[in-house]
Amino acid sequence: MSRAVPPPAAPPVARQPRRGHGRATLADVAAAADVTAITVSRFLREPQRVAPATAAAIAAALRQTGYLPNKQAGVLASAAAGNARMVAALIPSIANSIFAETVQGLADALQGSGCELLLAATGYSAEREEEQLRAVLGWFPSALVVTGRRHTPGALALLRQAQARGTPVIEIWDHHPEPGAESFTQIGFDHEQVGRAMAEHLIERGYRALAYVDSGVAEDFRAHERGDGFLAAAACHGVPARRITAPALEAIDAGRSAFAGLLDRRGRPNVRAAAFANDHLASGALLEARRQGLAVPGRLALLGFGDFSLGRQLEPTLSTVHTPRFEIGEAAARALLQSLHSGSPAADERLPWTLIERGSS
Amino acid sequence: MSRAVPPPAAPPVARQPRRGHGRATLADVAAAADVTAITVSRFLREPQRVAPATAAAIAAALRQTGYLPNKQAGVLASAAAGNARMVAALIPSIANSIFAETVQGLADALQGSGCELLLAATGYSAEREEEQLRAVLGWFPSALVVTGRRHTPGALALLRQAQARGTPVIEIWDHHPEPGAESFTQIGFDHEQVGRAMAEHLIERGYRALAYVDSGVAEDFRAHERGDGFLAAAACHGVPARRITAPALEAIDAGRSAFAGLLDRRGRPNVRAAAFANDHLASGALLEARRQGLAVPGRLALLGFGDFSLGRQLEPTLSTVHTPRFEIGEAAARALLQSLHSGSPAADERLPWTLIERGSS
DNA sequence: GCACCTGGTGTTACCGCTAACATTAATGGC
DNA sequence: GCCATTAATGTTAGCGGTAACACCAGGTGC
Repeated sequence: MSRAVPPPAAPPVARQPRRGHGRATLADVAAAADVTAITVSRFLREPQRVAPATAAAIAAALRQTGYLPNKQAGVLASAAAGNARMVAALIPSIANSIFAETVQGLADALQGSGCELLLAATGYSAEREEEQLRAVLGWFPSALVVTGRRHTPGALALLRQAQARGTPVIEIWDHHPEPGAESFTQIGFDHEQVGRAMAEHLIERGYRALAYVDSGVAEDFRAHERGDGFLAAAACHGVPARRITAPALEAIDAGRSAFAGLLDRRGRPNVRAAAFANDHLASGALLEARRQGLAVPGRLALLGFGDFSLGRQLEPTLSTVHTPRFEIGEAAARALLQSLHSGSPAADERLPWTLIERGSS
Repeated sequence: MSRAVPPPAAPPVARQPRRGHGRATLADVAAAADVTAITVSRFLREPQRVAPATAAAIAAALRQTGYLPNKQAGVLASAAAGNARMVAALIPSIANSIFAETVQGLADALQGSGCELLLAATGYSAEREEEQLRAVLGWFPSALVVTGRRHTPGALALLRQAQARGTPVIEIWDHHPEPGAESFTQIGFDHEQVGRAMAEHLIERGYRALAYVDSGVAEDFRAHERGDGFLAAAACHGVPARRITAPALEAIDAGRSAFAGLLDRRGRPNVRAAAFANDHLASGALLEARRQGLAVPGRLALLGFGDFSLGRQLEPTLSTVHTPRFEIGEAAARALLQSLHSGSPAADERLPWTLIERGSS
C-alpha cells in the first residue's frame, strides 16, 4: 500500500534455491504423470475421486519415482488436530517388563491404523514427564498416552490444553475417577483396591501380623497406593500391619535385603505375612527366606504383585496379583482411536486384575 | 506468461481463513514482543544473536503465550536431513526384555540430545519391517536404527537411499562386517561366534553329544546363526551335534516341550549337553528336567543365552551368555549422534559378550 | 436452447517455520 | 568526515503438502 511505485530496477536476482532432501515430492510425481500436485494428493487420499485413466498414470508415476509422502508437510497443511497420525506415549520405564508389555499392546493395536508411536521414558519422575511432554507436544501428536494420574502442575496444564484442542489424553495404569473434577480418560484399575484385596487375602488365610513392602522408587505412586489400601484394610479388620520400604536396588536383590526388615533381632519373622510392591521384590524375599531355611508360607507367607514369569518357577510358587498389562495398552489404543473418530473423549475403562493364590501364601 | 492481462474484475473475495489448532505460533509471540517472527525464531535457536533488551521482551512473550514450537513446521522449513531431531527405531518385539532394555539404553542416551524416539515393532517379520520403515520414513527421521542385517530388498533400498541422503543407519544386535560390500554401521556382536563359543564350552567340559535347541520363531536369524556356529564348531572338533527347533509357544513352556526332543524313546537323554536359543527355553528345559528327576548337569548339561534374571534364581543356576543389551542401545545412540555431528557414517562397534558358567553346565 | 448440476481437474493461498538476502543504524579506521 | 564493517532486525520466498474455491466439459431437465 505504502509503496506507490516499485523500486527502480528491482532486478529479480535468481536466489539460491533451497534444495530439499532429494526425495521425490508430489510435484515430481505430478510431472511424471502429467497432472498437477493436487490431483496426486487426491489420488493418495481419495482414489475414487480421480478418473480411472488418471489414476493409472499416477499409480505408475508413484512407482517410478518411489514417492514417499512427507508427513511433516501433510500434518502442517491440514492444520486440524488429530491429523498427525502419531501417538505419543510417556511411560516410567521401557525396561520394566510391565510397561514394555503395555507398549507392545499399544503398538499392536495401533498397527494398521496408520499411527506411529512416539515413545518417551520418564524414569518415574514427574518433572521429567513434564519435560518429555513438552518435547513430544512439538510434534502435535494426535493423541497422548501418559502413565498414572499424578502430574506436575505444568504437565497438567499442557494436558488440559491438549485435550481442550481435541487431542485425546489417556491415562493408563490407573483408574480413580474423581467425580466432578474434569479429567482424562483413565484405563487401568484402582490400586488402593488391589492393596485392600491383598490384605484381605492374607487375613482370610488367618495371618494376623502383616507388612507391606513398598517400592524403593519414591515416585512409584501406584505402589504406594496399594500400600495405603493394604494398611487401610488391615486397620479395618483390626489386624496390625506396617509398611516398610525396600531399597532402590535392582529389584530381586532389593527384595533380598528388604527381607531383613521382616525379621526381629533374633532373626525370626516379626510379621506373619508380607505383601510386596512387585514380584521381583517378593521373589527376592522368597529366595532369601528359603536360603535361611525359613518355611514359606509356614513361618512367613508372601504375596507379590504383577505375575511375572519368575514367580511361577520358584518353589514354592509365588502368590501374586495378575495385572492386565498387555490389555491396558490395547484398550488405550482402542480408546484413542475411537476418540479420534468420534471427536469426544473416550470413556474410562476399569480392567480386571486377579489375585492368584499359589504356594507362598 | 500466457496471461497478458489479469482477468477483468478479479474481486479479492475474502477467503475462509484456514484457522490453525489454537496453539500460539511464532507470530503470536512476535506480536506480543513487538518484533517479527524471525527474531523470535533466532532467539530460540541462537539467543546470543539478539540484543539483550529484545531477548528479555521475547522471553516474557514466550512465557506469556505458553509457546511450544511446532516441530513439523521447523523440520519442513529447514529442509536439510538430520534436522528432524527424531530417531526411528525398528525392533522385533518391545515385550521381549532383551529389546526393551536396548530401547531403554537408546532412550536414555538420546535423552538430553533433544531427539525424540519413534518406535515400531516388526514382530520378527522382514515384510513388516519394510512396512514400518516406509511408515517412519514419512517423518524424515534424523537417524534410523534397525535390528539385524537381514532386510527385504525393498527395505534395503530404502535404507540405502536414506543413508545416501545423509541419514545415519545403524544396524543393532549384529556385527558381521562384509568386506567390500557397502553396508551400514553395525553395533552388536557376531552370533555365529557366540554359537561356536557355546559349543566349545560344552566340549571343553567333556560333553560329547550335543544339541542346539533353536528358536521357534522362523525369522529369528540371530538365533539360527548361533546354531550354525554351534554345529560348525562341534563338527570342527569331531563332536556329534544336532539342531532341534523349539515350538513357538510362550518361551518357558516352549523349553519344557522342547525338552522332550532331547530324550530317546525310553525317556533318557539322547545328548549329553544342550545349548538353547535363549534363557527362557533353557529354563523351561531345566525345570522340566528337574521335574522328571533328571540330574543337571550330571545327566544332561544345559546352556542358555541372554542372561535373564530368571536363570540366576533356578536350582541349579543356569549357565548362559551375557549380552550387552543395554549397551547396544547406548552405543547406537552415541554412534548416531556422532554421525549426525560429523556427517559421515559411524564406525562399526563390536560389543563384548561373556559366557557365564553357572551350575547347569 | 438455456439454466443447472456434477465429475474431474487446476489455481491460489496458506499451515508455521526458517534460509537467504536486504536493510538500517551504530561503530571503527585512518 | 567518509567508507567499510559489524550488529540487529526485517523482507521475501520458499519447505511439501492440502483446504477452499474456480473452472470447464459434458450431461440433465424442461
